[in-house]
Amino acid sequence: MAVSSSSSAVNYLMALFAQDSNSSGSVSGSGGSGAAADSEDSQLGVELQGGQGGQGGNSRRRPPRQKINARERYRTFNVNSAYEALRNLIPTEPMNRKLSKIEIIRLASSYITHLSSTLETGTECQPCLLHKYENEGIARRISICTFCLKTK
DNA sequence: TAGGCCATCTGGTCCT
DNA sequence: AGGACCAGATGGCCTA
Repeated sequence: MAVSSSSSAVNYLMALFAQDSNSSGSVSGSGGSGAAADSEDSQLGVELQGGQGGQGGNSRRRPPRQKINARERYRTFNVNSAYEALRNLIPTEPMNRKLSKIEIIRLASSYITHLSSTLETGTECQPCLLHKYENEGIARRISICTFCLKTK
């Protein structure tokens, strides 16, 4: 399962490793912010390996933090790529409206339900509403489908 | 200014 | 052993 563009992902990873090897400071341009232990990053990776015997006599050698952090950043990058791909499948007004991650998940779920109702009822005119009437009767409270309300 | 959202770091756990 | 995944902590940015 390749992410949208594997070459850009590879470039991103390369950039991350390059940055990490140069300095362990803040990385990205956007929200990035070295968290609490940012300044200790490189030292933790190296010095703890020496075996200060952390809590409870933990003598396990730790891998260098920089490498682990870079992998985690790359993993987050992949997750965000998936969010972006999913977001591109959701129709909004305007089309390029900014959606938060939670909005992407909720709208995608709602859109799938809407498409499913469209298939089952065979109509694009408020299929979710029609679907509920057919299957559950009027007694149940009817929720409004965002995509049913969208005028064509 | 408070709250929402996000990126990043970190340690723990599970898997190969 | 090393990597993937996850959740918690932290701090920055943005908007109402």
